[in-house]
Amino acid sequence: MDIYNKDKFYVAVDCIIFGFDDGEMKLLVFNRKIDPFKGSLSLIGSFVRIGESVSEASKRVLKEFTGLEDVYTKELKSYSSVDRDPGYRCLSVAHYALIRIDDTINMLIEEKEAEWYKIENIPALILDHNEMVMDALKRIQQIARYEPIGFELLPNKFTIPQLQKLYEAIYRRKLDPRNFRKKILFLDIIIKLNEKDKTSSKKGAFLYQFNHAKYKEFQQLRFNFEI
Amino acid sequence: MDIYNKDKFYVAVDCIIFGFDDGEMKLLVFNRKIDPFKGSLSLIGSFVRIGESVSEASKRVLKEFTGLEDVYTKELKSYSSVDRDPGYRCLSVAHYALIRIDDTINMLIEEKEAEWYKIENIPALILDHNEMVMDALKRIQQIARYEPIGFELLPNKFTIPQLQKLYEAIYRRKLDPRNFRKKILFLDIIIKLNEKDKTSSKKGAFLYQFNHAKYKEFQQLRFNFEI
DNA sequence: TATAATAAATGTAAAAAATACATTTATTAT
DNA sequence: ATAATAAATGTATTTTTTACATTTATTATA
Repeated sequence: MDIYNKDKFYVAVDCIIFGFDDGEMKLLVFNRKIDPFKGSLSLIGSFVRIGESVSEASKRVLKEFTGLEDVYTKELKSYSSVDRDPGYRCLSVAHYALIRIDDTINMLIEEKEAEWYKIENIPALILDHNEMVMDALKRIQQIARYEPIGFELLPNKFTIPQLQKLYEAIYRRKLDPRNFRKKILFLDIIIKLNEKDKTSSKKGAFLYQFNHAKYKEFQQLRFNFEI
Repeated sequence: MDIYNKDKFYVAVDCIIFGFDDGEMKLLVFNRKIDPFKGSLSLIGSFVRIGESVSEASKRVLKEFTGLEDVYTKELKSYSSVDRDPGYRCLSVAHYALIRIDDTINMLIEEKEAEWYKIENIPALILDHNEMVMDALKRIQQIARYEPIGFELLPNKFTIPQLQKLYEAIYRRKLDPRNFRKKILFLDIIIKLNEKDKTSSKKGAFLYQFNHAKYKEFQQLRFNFEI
């Protein structure tokens, strides 16, 4: 067998963690406490261990940095340029994750010296991590057309205006509130509650919950979730 | 640093090569001439060398098995279950490729002991290769809505009925010939030639070519290519 | 040379979905 | 009682999708 067939790689995972807060999409960035690149900003990652799969490694990393176990996570793609990491011959499998930002999580990530950055305003990150973020943003725009990923980023109870702002942030364009509401309600994918959120208006906006059962039905058909 | 951070992997690429011939989507399957799994059927793959990226490795493999240099190839996903390969701790990055089947290629793949199988009728392959194929088929159905991948699979000159048959094979459903033609011509993505193909009818069908320039325009906008 | 056979090519009406657009409503604070 | 604020609502128009049947160009053969 060819000698080239015997080369071995370090394998890493990097997690591109998105959240939505204050009407803005945000990225979780880590301030590295250890070498290499101590003091630089990076995505959250880890080497993959021999005894785990890539997806297990990504779950482990997410648990460690956010405390969350059931996070929406998808593989983005692998990054393997020969000179991508000056220290190791290392392939990284990037994953993007969508989480609900809340105080519990924010306390945890503060301990870890991680921080949220608006996606409009992402700082320089180590290695090819900025490229990963850009690729992940593109991917999310794509899949938002087919999967109701918006719901992964909002709290369990949310208002229609909140949901609209989120989609405006993902698509980076304004949406008409009448048409947005009409489409979402027509999809029948959210359930109206008998409660209002009054944090952003005097009138208050009705709270809704995501209808998981209905979404499962959609997945069978090839439904166009595009907003 | 954690000792677990020092584990190393073999990294492989596997290529899920699709073609279209005789009105059917086909998969290129390789009859392994060497151990491990000598005599079994598998996808076409290779270990990734230290001096190349994953995508370079996939191009190398495709060149070797098909003689083609400019093949439409996309990364599908990584496969890394701990026990996926009994011989090695090996991560494989699967790629799917779309090629135009012709006599030149068929001669080459015959030499390599590879063979086309109808996708309705794929044999048992080694390791997790059947899973890769199923995942790739799903992915192709998805992206066919947005990218004119159909053109990668047809010869340079093709007829509208041929193109329709291809989309019927990808989507696995019948399409209305009037509506299909209307949509395709409206997209203005194919150029009519002054030649006919008379292999499948007495009247003959006009040949067309893909309009690459027009497609580039589409990519800028977020165009729905869905048929 | 007329006719039969074959798949290619064509058009239109109806239904569904997307878009554009302005006013009223519920509530709180003054 | 009033002003201020964001939430909620409806309709007409345009665009897109769908459903559906006949004519046309060509070859083979009677």
